[in-house]
Amino acid sequence: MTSNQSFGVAAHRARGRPRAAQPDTALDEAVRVFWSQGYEGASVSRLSRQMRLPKASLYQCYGDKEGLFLASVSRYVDTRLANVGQALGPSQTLAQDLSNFFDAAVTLATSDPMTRGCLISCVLADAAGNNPRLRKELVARFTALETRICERLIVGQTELVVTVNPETAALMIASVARGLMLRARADATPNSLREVGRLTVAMLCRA
Amino acid sequence: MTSNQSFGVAAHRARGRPRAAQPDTALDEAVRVFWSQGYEGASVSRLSRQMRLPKASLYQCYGDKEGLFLASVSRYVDTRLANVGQALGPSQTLAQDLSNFFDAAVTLATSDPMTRGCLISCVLADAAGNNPRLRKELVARFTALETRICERLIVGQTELVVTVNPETAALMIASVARGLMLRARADATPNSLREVGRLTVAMLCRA
DNA sequence: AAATTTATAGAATGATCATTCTGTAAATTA
DNA sequence: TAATTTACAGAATGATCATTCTATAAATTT
Repeated sequence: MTSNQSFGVAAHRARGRPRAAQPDTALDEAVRVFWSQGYEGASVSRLSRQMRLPKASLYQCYGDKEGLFLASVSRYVDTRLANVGQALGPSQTLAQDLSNFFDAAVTLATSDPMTRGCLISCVLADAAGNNPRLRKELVARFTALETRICERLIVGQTELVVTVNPETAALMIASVARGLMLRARADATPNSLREVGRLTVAMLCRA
Repeated sequence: MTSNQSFGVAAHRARGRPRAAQPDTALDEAVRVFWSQGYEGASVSRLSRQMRLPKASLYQCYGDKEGLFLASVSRYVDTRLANVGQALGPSQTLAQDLSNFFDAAVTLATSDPMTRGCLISCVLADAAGNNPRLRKELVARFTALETRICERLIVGQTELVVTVNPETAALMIASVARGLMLRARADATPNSLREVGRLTVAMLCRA
């Protein structure tokens, strides 16, 4: 029961003492803690403190640490990864949309030194090693991105060089993006990563 | 003092009671534990048990958990990643060497369901988030691979399409490889990953 | 105002964590 | 054989872990 109904959008005041913490702000803080400390490395005490949400309320809202982590991943996808996916359009040429996609990914992974890389590619991927539920989540998040890219490629298929299988190309584009996120965790400069994005686009799209 | 002198290659018998554990076997087991459980997720008790090396001896040999992890990363690089790098040659055409490189990476990341992905890209990358020493190690390992690829590209520069910057291409190739390792952690089929390697090679090398 | 509901702060719990200590066993050296 | 050196098995340590409990505070409902 990971219900957080008292964290939902209440039309009118809920019964009982209202929670002091702001639900969105609290989850954003949880995202930051997991992102920098890792899943196992983030303690519930620290999460509770940084979210300004008492432990009892935290367990009331999210069930357990794993539930809070999954909620954080969702929040991360909605708030941080959303515009990366949106960059794919289709809004301009395929080459321009793909360039914007890589640039958005690099910006996300390098803009804050406390949260380098990607919560999914760097943190969830590690935790997925021995936890079936988290592995299932990782598979779903990875697959969703690949599907999204594949659809964009099919729309702009005439702009692709020769005959490339859209599914393979989508997995390749996603792999580059994830490799860049990983590299960002190891202090790569944004510019060096952006150049990789440009090269990838140049090779995939007709001149 | 992370000295493991009594684990070194002793010309003749060392003084004192000999260690029961086989040093190489023991480290290989540590690699497996970290690979599947993650750095924070792997407990010293479990490591000690699976390595068949008593805790006291473990601390005598490696100093602390972090020292054991760094030794495991070195062992992993020497025994598992070595042939991935060696596949780069130069031994055949650039296209063939790069294909072999990607195939070796995919095989490494998918051959054992208990140790999917890559110890460096999936585990060290997570732990590098808040640990300066581990981040420094990650930077060094990442840079080493990129340098290795770059050198191979310069040797075979005439086989590359048009004029691509070798450093950027090397970072791109490394990013694809890491992205494939990541994807392997999420149950991707070896074949789908191998196709991405082939596509990448096809785009980078003249036909 | 009284009853009800929910959140709060923070102590308590029991498990597990990384690390160290203790006493004994097995080897070499003299 | 006696002394020395190192490893062993496993208990002990103190910290921290995720989780739950207790008592109180703050809100709504009747």
